[in-house]
Amino acid sequence: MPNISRGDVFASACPSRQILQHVTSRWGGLVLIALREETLRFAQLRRRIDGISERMLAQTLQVLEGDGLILRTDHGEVPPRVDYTLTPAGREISARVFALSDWIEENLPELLALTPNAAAQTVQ
Amino acid sequence: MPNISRGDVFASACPSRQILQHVTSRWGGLVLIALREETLRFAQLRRRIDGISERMLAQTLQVLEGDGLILRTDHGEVPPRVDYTLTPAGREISARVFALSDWIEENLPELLALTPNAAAQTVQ
DNA sequence: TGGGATACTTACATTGTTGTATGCACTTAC
DNA sequence: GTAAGTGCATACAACAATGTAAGTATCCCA
Repeated sequence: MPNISRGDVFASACPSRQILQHVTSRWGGLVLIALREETLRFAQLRRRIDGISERMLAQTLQVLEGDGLILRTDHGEVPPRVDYTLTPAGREISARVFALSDWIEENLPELLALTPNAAAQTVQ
Repeated sequence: MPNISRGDVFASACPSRQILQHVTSRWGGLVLIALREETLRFAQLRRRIDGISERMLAQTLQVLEGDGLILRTDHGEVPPRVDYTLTPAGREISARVFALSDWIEENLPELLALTPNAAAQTVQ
């Protein structure tokens, strides 16, 4: 079996492509950003990330946990208390996803000015 | 009408969320990374990005062009010659998407070691 | 004279993603 | 006692994303 020294996202079969996909999925990135500074519980994440459904949050968390990027801690209490933190690898990735989203947030006015079409301009 | 000073990706209606989505879409990120260092023609991009279909490449390019991140130049020749470059804003974003993918590529062995499930390990 | 390359577009079918609604077992607050 | 909160799982339906295949006009090469 081949030893891999580094990935190549341009190769469709490379696992790095899948990981990249997970962390840039519709909700994956937002979850990582939300956990960047603090450990959060399920319901807190749900409230923080506007528009996410419980189903999608649960699914996204499982994928990221499966990739070893977040850590799930079940306190075994009733009513349930479970919280989520980033692992070291998760923190690295989160920082980079945040750098991207932060740049977009900061430069949004300029970005909106660039777009001739109204598509991305839809405030509201 | 409200003046926006910066975006907020956590708000579902914020345009920054849509832009983030575009640049982290299945093919959007790869296109931006591919154009990071050089201007490329349609067919070159197609060959570079393993697995993308013509349909998806065309669509992705249009979205990113609509966001003002890439510039399309049609030389008006026959047979057709068209090439794509990043705009200044596109370069900024591309650099950040690349930082993310590059970290993943470089740390792929460690990342694979983290995953207990075989899902992300599927080489081949 | 036939085949491949170029940069797409369009129609159609399939697959994948996402939302909605419901249920669970139990607690605390009103 | 009633409602709301907790962290999910599950079934189902709707919708969005994607792939496949074909077509376009022209050129170059063998």
